[in-house]
Amino acid sequence: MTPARAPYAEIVVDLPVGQPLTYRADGEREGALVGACCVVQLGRRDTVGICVARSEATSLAEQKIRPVKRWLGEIPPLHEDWLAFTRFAAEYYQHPWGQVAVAALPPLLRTPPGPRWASTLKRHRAGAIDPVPEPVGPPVLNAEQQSAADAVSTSSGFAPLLLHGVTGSGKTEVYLTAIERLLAADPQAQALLLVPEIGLTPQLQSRLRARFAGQPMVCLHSALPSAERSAAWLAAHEGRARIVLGTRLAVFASLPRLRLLVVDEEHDPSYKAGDGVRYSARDLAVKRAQMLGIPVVLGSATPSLESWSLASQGRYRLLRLPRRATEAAQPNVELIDLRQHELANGLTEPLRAALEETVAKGEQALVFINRRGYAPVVACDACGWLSACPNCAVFAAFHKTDGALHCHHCGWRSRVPRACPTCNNQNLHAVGQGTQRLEETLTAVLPGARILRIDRDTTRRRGATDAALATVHAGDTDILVGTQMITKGHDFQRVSLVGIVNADVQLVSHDFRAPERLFSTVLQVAGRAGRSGLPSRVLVQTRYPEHPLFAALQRLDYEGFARSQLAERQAAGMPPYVPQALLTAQAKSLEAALAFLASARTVGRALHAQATLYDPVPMPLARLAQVFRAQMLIEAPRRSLLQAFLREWLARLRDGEPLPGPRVRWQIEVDPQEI
DNA sequence: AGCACGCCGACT
DNA sequence: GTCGGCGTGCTC
Repeated sequence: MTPARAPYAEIVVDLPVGQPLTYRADGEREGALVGACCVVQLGRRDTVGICVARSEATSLAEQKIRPVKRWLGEIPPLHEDWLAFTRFAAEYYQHPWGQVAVAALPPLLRTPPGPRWASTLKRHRAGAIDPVPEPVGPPVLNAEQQSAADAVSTSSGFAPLLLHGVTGSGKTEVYLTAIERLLAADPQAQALLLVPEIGLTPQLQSRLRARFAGQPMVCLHSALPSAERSAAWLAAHEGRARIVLGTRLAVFASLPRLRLLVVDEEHDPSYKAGDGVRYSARDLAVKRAQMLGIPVVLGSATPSLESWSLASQGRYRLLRLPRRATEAAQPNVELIDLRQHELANGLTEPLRAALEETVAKGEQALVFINRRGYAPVVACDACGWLSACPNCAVFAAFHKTDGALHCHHCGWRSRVPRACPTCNNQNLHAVGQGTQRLEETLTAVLPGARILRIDRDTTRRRGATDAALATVHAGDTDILVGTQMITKGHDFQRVSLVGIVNADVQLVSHDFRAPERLFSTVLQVAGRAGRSGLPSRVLVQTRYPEHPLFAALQRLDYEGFARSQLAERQAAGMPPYVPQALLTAQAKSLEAALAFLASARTVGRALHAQATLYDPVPMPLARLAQVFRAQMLIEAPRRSLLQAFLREWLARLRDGEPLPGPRVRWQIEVDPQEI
């Protein structure tokens, strides 16, 4: 228990400072508790903080200490489990506790309350949980689904379970059954179900609502209107919501009676936060389950190699769903050798013919290309000029829809020049393929086919994605052309052909995770086909058909692929065998960024820890929006050693003498996913 | 992160 | 002569 008389409160706030700040909390007013939210003055402004401890004494000068301005008694105190979890996350990812804990509150609750705050809060509380539609009974599970669900229900204490189920094997039904049993057995228990993307929540949401009629459920993701988000957060925090469905940020939801965690599509890169605190919601979900001593289910058709290796070591229990739940057959993966077949605007004759045949049969096809726009670059054939973004070290893509060059990194746009800016030659060429060009090509070679393009450009408007998908489901589209967006989750009943136009981009990438992502993408997109029992084909255009990745793909052999990739990673000393961190620096010149990293390396090496600091290098996107970036990779033999090293090293970087010259901004990323 | 203070160019 | 550029530094 906290000492009743302790006069000070240690408060974390959303600031990049290491320790909690000390405020006076005497008077022992109600609410001055560990875990309580409060308003404190910080400099000139007011901010919301969380009390993480009470203290008897302080080394600060008494006159520097301000009193807590107001305790937010309207919000019940956060549980100590939650405080411990956010603290762990902050330490692991080397960020201040307050930036993790306060940032985990919904935006409305981290804003100091105005005059109408309390009444707004009351109104939100009332409307948090939707009424339920007509209930739908549980379906009959097959034997594998049944035993997977049993494994979850009968587990005790911390139990990490990796559910490896081929696409269409009914993983979701396993989660739902496990949740259903939990809620029935424990009338107060809460379950958290994480999904990679907001776009996947509506479908799952209606499925959950129908299945768990009468069970209060809320959704939690960044696209929610602010009022709904705080209402949902409070419903979870106050234990009223039994089921929380959310994206990665929901891993930080306060759930005082959390008894089961599920991470759907656990391999999905969206679980890794790309800005701010760079956490992995999947890894944190496992840690949270461990801290609470509860089961966590990680589900995927193509598990991350991190999870797969843990399962292989027996540290996760492996549950398999090897069959599709319906009688649908697995798709047949075929390779088209680009050395033998000529490309016409990105398309080979065998793929064109297969598309024609599919359309003729009245079935649907899905064509995947991971590039937006018409062409990735425009070139001058006279002098070799290429369309570059003026701000970033990348090419600007040509978009035919508006006749402009677009930078996909910083958003820069400009009309395509009529003539080459360097030599005035009038012959400029769009080089390579994007979704728009592929759509155009298909329209030309398959007259009469109804072709629909789905990418970030066509779905920018609210509701556009749903409208587009609806035309596919209604059978009003023959061929769907799109990016990554079309590979996730959607259940297309009449798709019997999948074309993968440009697999080699990911095959020859220098990122060591590229093969893993390619394998997963192809298998996921292949899983879109043949759902209703139509025999289905997946055609992959590649210049490297003899690559072992494709052999594994043709056998639909995830396990074989994972084994060989893990062997390679182990031999090369790469994750998951060797943990990594990445120090990135931004400056106005590349030299300054590199110089900072070099000096940071000197500081690090002087610590004589078991850590390897590699050479500083310019980042793949060396210049982004006029800022130069460089990075340095750090490795250690074990996580604990990496953690200890980072703690010591970063403290020195923060407190040490800065280099002369303009200041360099830097940040650390633990377990980076892209290098 | 805000929000201050603090020293150098184009304006009434 | 000031208004304001954002570079640097602090917040209990």
